[in-house]
Amino acid sequence: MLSIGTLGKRTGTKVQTIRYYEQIGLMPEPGRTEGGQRRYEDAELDRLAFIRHSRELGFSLEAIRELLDLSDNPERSCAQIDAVAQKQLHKVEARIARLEALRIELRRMIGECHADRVADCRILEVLRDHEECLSEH
Amino acid sequence: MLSIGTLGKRTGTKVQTIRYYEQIGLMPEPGRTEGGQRRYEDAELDRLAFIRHSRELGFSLEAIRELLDLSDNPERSCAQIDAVAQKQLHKVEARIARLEALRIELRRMIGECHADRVADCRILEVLRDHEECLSEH
DNA sequence: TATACGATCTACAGCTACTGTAGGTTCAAG
DNA sequence: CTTGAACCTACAGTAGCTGTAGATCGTATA
Repeated sequence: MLSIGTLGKRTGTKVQTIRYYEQIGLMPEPGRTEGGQRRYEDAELDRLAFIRHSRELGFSLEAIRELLDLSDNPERSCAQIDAVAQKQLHKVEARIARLEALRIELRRMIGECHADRVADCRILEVLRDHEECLSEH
Repeated sequence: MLSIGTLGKRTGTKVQTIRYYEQIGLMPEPGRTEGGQRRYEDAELDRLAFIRHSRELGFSLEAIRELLDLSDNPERSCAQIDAVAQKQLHKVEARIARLEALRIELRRMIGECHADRVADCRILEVLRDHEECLSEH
């Protein structure tokens, strides 16, 4: 029987976050002591660990909900799980590509400025100037 | 004299977003027509373009506020602007590093699963298992 | 057994950076 | 003058938490 604080420490989750997961139905309503405090079983610890690990991998709460639903039906095909993971991988890769473009522009911007006064600052110029920017979309 | 819609189209910004920027003090309160509609000058167009371009580069609204303040004092040293840009570059690089670690784990996870049934799915196992994960922080 | 004090409780507000909606008004083209 | 797109305000909602206030609970120690 674990208190919410213990659960939090074991999984690196804030107490409020656990209550929030309960509120949105991602975590089940646990048993309570006579005084009304939450008490958890190991199964709930595992579930929370799953959620947190998935969050660390960047899965949205919606995706995690889907994964949890799927894992409740162990006889079904795991193609759907693969699809969720693939989608996440694509998202991560798209974000990397975007950030790498940003990095290049930021580096160029910073490298170009050797001014002293704000008035001559190339960084501001680049930010003001829309010619050579990323906004093709 | 530009309407808010025109401003939006020229900068790729939704009308509500412009009003939001005004509300939080990032854009000035523009003049109005007799009927109460906003009318902008070219200076405001430039300011909005600056904001949007900076947003595209991942700067937070707070950072942009700082950059705009600095650029209002063109005689000051541009070292502060450089610092803001450097900080942003570090943030971007940190995010890239993090996402690259995620990509590796996601790829490994997906590559390892050749199961049919959810019950045997390696992806879920990896997500459940905290042994080999990223959570050193 | 009494007490102290940290942990927990509920309920709600706040964060970032917008986006969407409802219900009404204004502008400009035809 | 009419029509319809664009505009107005005000407010709620999004994700994923985090923080606060004020009250109650649980347990280790005296």
